[in-house]
Amino acid sequence: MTDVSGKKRVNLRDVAKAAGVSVATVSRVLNSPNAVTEKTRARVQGVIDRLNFVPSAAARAINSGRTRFVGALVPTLDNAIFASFLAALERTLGEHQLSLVVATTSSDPAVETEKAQGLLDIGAEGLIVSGITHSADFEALIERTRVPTVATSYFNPACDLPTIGYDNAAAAQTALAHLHALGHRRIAVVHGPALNNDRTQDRIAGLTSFGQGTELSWYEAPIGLAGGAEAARVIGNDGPKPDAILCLSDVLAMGVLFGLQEQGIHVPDDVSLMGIDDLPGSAVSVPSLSTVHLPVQRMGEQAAKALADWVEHEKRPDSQLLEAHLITRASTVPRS
Amino acid sequence: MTDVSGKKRVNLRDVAKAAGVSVATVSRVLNSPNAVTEKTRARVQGVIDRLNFVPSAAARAINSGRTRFVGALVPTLDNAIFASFLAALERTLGEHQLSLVVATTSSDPAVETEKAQGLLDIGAEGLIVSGITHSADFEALIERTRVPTVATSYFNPACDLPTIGYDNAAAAQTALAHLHALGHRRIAVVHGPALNNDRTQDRIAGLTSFGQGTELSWYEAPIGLAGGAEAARVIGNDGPKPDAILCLSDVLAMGVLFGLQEQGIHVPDDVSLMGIDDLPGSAVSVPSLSTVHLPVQRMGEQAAKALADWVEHEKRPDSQLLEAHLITRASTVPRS
DNA sequence: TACGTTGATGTAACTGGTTACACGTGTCAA
DNA sequence: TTGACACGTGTAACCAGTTACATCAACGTA
Repeated sequence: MTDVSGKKRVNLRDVAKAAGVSVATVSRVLNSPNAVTEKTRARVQGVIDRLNFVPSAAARAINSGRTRFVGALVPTLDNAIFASFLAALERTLGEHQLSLVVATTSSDPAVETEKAQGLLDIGAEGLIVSGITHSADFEALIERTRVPTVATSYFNPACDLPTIGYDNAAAAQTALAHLHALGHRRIAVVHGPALNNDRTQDRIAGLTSFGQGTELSWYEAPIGLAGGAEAARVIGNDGPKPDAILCLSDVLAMGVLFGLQEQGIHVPDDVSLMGIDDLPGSAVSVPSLSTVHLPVQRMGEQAAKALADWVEHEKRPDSQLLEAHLITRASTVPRS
Repeated sequence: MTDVSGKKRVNLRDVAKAAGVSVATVSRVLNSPNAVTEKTRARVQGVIDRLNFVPSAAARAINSGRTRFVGALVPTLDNAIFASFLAALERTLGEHQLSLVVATTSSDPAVETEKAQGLLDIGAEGLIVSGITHSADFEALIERTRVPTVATSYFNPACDLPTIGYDNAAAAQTALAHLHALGHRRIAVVHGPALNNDRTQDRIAGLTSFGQGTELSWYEAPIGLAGGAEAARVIGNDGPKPDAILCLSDVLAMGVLFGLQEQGIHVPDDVSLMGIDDLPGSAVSVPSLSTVHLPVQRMGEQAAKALADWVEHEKRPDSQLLEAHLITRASTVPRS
């Protein structure tokens, strides 16, 4: 309205002048309206509306020392497992008047460090990361800036950072135990890149220590349907067929399912198949996918709550273990 | 400020004092190092490193009037189609020293308006949105704040906002023409919620105007594998089988594929199936999915470039049409 | 009437940077 | 030797808010 071709946006002084009050009064109208007469409040508010005054977040931040946003570093957006996590995270942070800025790391510690630096540069008050393994530079960054940081998708109360997540080793063991209980012994394990990924490493370690006379063979593939399909091809050409295929992520499992179909191998008749994650789509595939449910939504809520508390009240949260549980569906059957 | 033990965050004055120079010199070391003697530069830089000084982004923003970040409003993160778009967007914005803040709208105009308001409140210098249909409040917001805003996934040069995207109607027609050319006439169309979604509406309109003697039946389902599977169930129970099923999104198509498998209906022998999007996974399904490739990566790059230009040089970009093209795979065959 | 108290408002000093301008020194040509 | 000029550096005024403190009017009470 007033700023016709006006370059500069209206500020608090403009409003004060237009309303015939002091800057302090305008500021009060915005921040503690009941410290002001209803009459002046209404008048000032009128001017604010008329001039489309929007207080500058930067100026506020400089005074309060607060930016009211935190950053989340996730490996990729290209996996539905993060969608509900981030959604819950954002929603819950919002309840604490905190915004969320998402950055992707491609599971590369160097990129993660760089993105973290960038987030802190622009004023992030806290960080959410995946897992506890990070670059030395990253750890140094957290150490010296003392920025509240919560590690997720992982649980280890002895860790430097508070961890909020599940026990990856146990989750993998739950899956393996299920297959074992069905009588499967020769099991092919398909997992994503283990390098720089302690979640995957833990799942692998969990399986390795399971014992129980299972015979495991290992296949690494890039996360994604294509990676799973390729793994299935390799397994198919790799000598005697396993009793079951255990994928350490549902996306891989679905890719494997396609890869097996391609070869005319039937799930679960020829081979049992299961995943870990419990994606929304995993109940829909044919056959529907047995998996281990990871409580990512709850993890998002709890991580947000913990980080908000930490940021607001300087209360370092405790680590939290969230329970993963077995979901039995059609892709796993007893060994015939 | 993150530190409880009394040490407050070091600022420019602290550095200046410790280095025995003025604040101006420290600022110069940071912003125009060659305006300072190499000797003092080195000394000041040493102090900066020693004290872990990080300049406050807020203070910078207050001076420059720039925050160096833009916001993107996407319907959901729960669809892989946005992953590569956002990745390209972020990467390209980064080349222009701009950060990206992602917010999800759940395809709800009210939520979109609220999130947009929130992004502007925290200082977003520009916005990326999907499509051109938004709430009146949203349009008023853009109008009065004059924030550079680019609409994507859509193309219409006559629009208020610059649009960078593809022709949704044409993309849908490309798909339908393919099915028609294969001899299919009775075609079931599965689409996501059309309410508040002009991309979907355009695709539907494109099909409606196609003519060519095809007989279309319509099925709306929530985007996702479950939605597609449910649609397939409805189609299966809905009288005579269609020659082909056209899904206006690949996720739906994959869901439909599962839903058909569930019923023992074979693709493509019993019915041809195709999607639109060309997700990375669509080449992997069995059968692999014929689809229309949408250039979302390029769209991300171009939208980022356009928005960066607009933000930096106040140069309102022109709308840009990106070509979508047919991808023929195994899920579509000539009518037998 | 005088005084104390309360409540609304204004003044000005902050926040942490950037930068216009002033100042002092050193170099070089006249 | 002196004037012109470049260059490095410091001082202080900005940016747009918040807020401690001062001010002042109105009201109640002695």
